[in-house]
Amino acid sequence: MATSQPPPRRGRGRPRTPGAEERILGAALEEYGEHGWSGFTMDGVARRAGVGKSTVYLRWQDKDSLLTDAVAISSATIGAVDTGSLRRDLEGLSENLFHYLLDPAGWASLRILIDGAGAAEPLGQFVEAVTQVHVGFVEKTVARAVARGEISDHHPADAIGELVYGSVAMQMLQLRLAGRGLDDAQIAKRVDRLVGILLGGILR
Amino acid sequence: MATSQPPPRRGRGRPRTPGAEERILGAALEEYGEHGWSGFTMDGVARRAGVGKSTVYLRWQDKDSLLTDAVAISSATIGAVDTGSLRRDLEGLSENLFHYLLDPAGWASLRILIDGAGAAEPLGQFVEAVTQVHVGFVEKTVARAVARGEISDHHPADAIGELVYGSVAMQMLQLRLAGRGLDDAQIAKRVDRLVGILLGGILR
Amino acid sequence: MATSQPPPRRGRGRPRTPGAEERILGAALEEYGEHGWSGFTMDGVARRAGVGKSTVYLRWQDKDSLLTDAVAISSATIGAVDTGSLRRDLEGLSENLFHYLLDPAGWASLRILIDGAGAAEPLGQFVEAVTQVHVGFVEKTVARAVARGEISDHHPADAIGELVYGSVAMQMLQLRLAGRGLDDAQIAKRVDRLVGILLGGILR
Amino acid sequence: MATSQPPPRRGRGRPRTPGAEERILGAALEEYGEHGWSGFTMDGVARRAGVGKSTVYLRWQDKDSLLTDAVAISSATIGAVDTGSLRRDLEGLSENLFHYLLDPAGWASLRILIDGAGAAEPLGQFVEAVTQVHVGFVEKTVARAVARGEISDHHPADAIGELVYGSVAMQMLQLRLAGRGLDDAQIAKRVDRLVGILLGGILR
DNA sequence: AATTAATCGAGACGGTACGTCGGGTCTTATG
DNA sequence: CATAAGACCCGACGTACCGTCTCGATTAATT
Repeated sequence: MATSQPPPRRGRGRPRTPGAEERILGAALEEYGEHGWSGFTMDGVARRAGVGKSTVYLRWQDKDSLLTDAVAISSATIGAVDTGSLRRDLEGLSENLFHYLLDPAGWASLRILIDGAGAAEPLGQFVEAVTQVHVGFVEKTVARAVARGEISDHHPADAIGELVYGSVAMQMLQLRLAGRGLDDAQIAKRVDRLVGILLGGILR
Repeated sequence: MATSQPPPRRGRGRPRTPGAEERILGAALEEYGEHGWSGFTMDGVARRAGVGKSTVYLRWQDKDSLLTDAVAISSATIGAVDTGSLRRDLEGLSENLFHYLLDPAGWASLRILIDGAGAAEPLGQFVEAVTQVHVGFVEKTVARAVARGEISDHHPADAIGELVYGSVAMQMLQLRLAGRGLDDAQIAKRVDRLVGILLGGILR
Repeated sequence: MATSQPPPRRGRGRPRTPGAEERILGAALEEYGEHGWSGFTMDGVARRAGVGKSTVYLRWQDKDSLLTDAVAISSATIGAVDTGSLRRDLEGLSENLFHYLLDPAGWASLRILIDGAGAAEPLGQFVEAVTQVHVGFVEKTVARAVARGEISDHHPADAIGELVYGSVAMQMLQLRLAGRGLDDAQIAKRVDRLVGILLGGILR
Repeated sequence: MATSQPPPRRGRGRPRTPGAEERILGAALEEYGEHGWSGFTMDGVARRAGVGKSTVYLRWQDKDSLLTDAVAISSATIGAVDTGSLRRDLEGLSENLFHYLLDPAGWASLRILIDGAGAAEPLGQFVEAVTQVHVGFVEKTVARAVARGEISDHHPADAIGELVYGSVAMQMLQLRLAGRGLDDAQIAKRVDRLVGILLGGILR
């Protein structure tokens, strides 16, 4: 999960300050939230965390790693859903996803993925961290639906996941560009519409 | 379309060099393609375009605006599709989209949108430039399908567009993260699968 | 006197706007007076003179030439003195010199000379213009004194001129650095002191 | 003496690299000597000193301050003279002054003073640094001569200093404008002439 | 009257340097 | 050892000016 350096612990010398890691990650998320990507500064993070730059660079090798890590931590909030019904599972998943992407940290996570996907060398661990977690959720959900006989196994879980995630992401993209948010009722409506179309096609 | 400064034209003074705009935009795309975001330099662009930095800054207020514009222009390559059949229209659109996002410039376009959507103040015109162009394509496609009686008007064009774009984008995200590309046959297969699911739900 | 380009006049075409030369030189002096050397801009001069930059560059080949010329013109104000007495001649000369260097343009003239004397290649004409004019004054003054038998011809005019000009310049340098000026009474006192030493020496 | 920023020293953090100041000042003088005022570049100085630009700007607020300081330091080379005789003291001082102004750095010092004296706000500390040092030399010299009874105290040290410095500076100005130098014999001759007039006056 | 040719104001152009800022490294004194 | 502070080298940023250039619009003298 963490890009953070595994500390070469040997018990000698001054131990790492306990709270530092968390304070830095927190500061990173706040700085990112307030100033966006440009305007997200290592000096700024260090200052806000009340920490020297070397302390930051001792734990993360560079700026990307830090933001990546900060963001990966908040990814855990999506959570799995298991209601016994494909429709309600997908609705739950979509709703969680909306909330996730409404949060600056969640959105940052997407930004980092996109950014990393354009770079020369792949990010490696972060894919494991974020992508596979989400993919896993959908696969389990679909597998249960197949087992219950709700759908045939014609339609691969991949495709369904891509449609759900992609649609929600696109909606959030448009909303954020327009500077708008969403309340719970609006989310419910969009979730309904999305799952409706999706199921109409994949039910046997 | 353009974030580029509307020149305070009054016919006085030396007119702006005709080819410059294009040369600069071209250079910007090439530089971005070769060096990625970090490594994308205004000096580099100017040098490659055979132009002074002031000439660049006379037309674009900063680095972001330039890249934004460069990328917006390459969006036009998606193009509208009108085959007389909803299925084939959506297939054509998806295929174009795959090709678009396989290209570095196309992918950059997505990256910039995501990035801009996280910033404090919205990008404004760029939304018009890129998003609405694409939205327009889908809306027209769906409208024609409704007119032909292929589908009811229950399903808003928005939702369909979000599913198509989102799904293709997500697939490309995964592929790029894995460091893989796509040949035409693979694209055709993915297009089929996507449109298959989609139509299964929206045909009357 | 003028570094200004000799216009290749042939009577055809639009003649140069009559007042332009003066307006530009005036603007140059004002700009220099207000903003000093750094802050003295060709664009600024052109704007203040209500003139296009090309009009300026049509007459002067570069920034130095312009300022040089602007300043050379105001040099004529020193003027020769011939009172029939060496003491009174030198007093008159010194007094004129004080007034000249109190004026921003006069001071600028000195600055330009000093500046040019540090450069790789000499300024050429400007030396003729400014230096020799002044040297000439002193030479004539001394020659008359020798003719009248006031002094022997042991002491070359050069040496006397250097002492007068140098002393006045040094006094002005100190005053300007201290941000102070001089009224007529103070000038008279300094002139007295200077000429007194010069004529009589300092040994008791 | 120094325009250089007084560092907010508190013993914390990495101390400023010891040799840097000197290396930078040296590089500044060399660059100035080679390329003159135009052609004197902060980047050039930093590169020659093997130092980052920020290291330079951490110590001097701008280009002027740097050159000013570089030059102030080389002023110390004039040195006081005390031979027990007014004539020989003045000769020694004049000779030193000739050598000083023959050197590019020394001449630059004069140029900077003249330049600074034309600016809107005074240079402040630099006056102390350069002017007062020199003034001090002359005052002490004259005071000793008065004590020895060589001269009366009618003639203020100021006036004598202005004559010596001014005369030497004017001679150097003419020589530099003519592109000529001076060997030791020529200097001796000029020194003799100058001090002769000063001590004895020019009246027959 | 039509043509020719120089000048004019305006302002874009290719450069170069400015002074600032941030990334990532390094060096101290203090835990 | 780790830490907080902060100086270090590097290199890009966006701005300002230089001196050149290209326009359309004057303005005479020449046809």
